[in-house]
Amino acid sequence: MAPPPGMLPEIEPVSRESTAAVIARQLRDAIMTGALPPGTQLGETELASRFQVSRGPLREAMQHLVSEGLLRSERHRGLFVIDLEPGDVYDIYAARSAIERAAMLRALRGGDRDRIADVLERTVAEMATAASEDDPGALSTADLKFHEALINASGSKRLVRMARTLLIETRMCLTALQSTYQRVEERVEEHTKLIQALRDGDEETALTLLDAHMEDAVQRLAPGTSLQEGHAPPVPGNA
Amino acid sequence: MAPPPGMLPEIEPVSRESTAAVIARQLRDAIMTGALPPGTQLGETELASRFQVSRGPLREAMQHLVSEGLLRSERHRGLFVIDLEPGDVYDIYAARSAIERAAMLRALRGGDRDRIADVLERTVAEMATAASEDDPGALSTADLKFHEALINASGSKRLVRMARTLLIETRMCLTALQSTYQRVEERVEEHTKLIQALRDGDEETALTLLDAHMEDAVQRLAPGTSLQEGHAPPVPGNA
DNA sequence: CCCTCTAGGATTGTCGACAATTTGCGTCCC
DNA sequence: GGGACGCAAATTGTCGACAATCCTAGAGGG
Repeated sequence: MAPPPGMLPEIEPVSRESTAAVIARQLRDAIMTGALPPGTQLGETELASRFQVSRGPLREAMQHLVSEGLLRSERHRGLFVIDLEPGDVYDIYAARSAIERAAMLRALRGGDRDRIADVLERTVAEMATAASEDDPGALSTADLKFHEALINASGSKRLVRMARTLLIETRMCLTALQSTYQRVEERVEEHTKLIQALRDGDEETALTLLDAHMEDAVQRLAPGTSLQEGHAPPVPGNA
Repeated sequence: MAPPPGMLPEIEPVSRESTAAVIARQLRDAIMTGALPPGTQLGETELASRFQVSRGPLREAMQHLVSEGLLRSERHRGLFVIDLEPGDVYDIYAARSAIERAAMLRALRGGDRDRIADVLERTVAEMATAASEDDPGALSTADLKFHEALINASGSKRLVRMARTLLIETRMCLTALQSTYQRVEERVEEHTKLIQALRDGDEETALTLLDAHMEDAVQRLAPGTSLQEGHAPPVPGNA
């Protein structure tokens, strides 16, 4: 798999990715980090000139983001960055809880637990580094990378696909409510305990910890709601 | 919500849906029912003339289906209907299990259980009708409608969104492997028991039945694999 | 007989322009 | 002065054509 020593590694075709994908990724990052705040209107013409491409590929990128749920499209009106309401925070974490529980189960039962635990520990190390440098953004990024790695470890294409949008939305929550952070040691500790349970193959502890992790986040980001009790606040667009 | 008596109901704008959405839905149905068998190449030019639209909107529809995972795109090669391998069957049901478990939990804890149970019972009635008419296609459709209704009942935008593709893929599985059906009475019975547990608010029974339901399906569609034991067959594209 | 290189066809990727629709503002009438 | 109508600007939706890229078939050489 790895190239022989002395050869140039990674000399993939000049443009391996479609331009629409590149644009989509850039916009995704911008939305994720808060550079494009929720509610912002995105004009096709303006963005097209900013990216130096025609409206065709740009439109495809937008459509992609709309189907991912990051943008909402109003016909003949324009495209807007979604804004997350309290109900959405609950919804995001409920969905994440479902996905990550399944991923954890598959990691516990099917995969190489020690190898997975090692990968996860590397992301926790990143968290610790970011914490020591007092960089909240990097801390959140590392946090998300932990969960992304966990889901990747499940080996499920579909869990990975479904989680992508959820993690971006999670990042939006964290960006929007940066003030509600818990103590960093606690934050790192929670992940460490999760890894230990995974390494031990202790299903019950791992799942319990994961639930608690999500529950904590929800109560911090959307006080008054609870995943455990199924008490969802009203979400206007939910029918 | 409902229009006052005497007024014309549902006089929505002449074309509320975008053309790309219409095309996407049509192709989705065609893929779901097997009219477009897995592996089929879809030429943009040909489809554009068939739908009587330009390649622009059609391209957007395709891109949408690609991001949903129903089509796979090979750059400068073409678009193909995905073909499901045994590993995908496992993956689909593992993901469905995660989603529907979460939906069931929210229905159990948060919603109006009796109302939800009534809705679900209507879909089971459809299943019974289809069974009595010996219509396997309608039976599968009603089966899927049950699960779709369950997920809708959760009230979670994100669970609904994530489940859409999974249910279509499930339909593809059922279409491709029509021979492996279980007894229809058994199939209806499983759903009925599920509804009863929901109505009673019996969480443990409901979740156990749901797991068993998925496990049954997997063992019927992909013999030799098991959701419970986390024994996933190798899926080439999973890395 | 097999391998390589080349030319052809076909398909996707990209672009610029035109058409349809909505929104906001100005004007006119009451 | 208030309300309704109509116009105009801006934005999205759609289209047809051109350019870039890739697969395939065939000829030529070893």
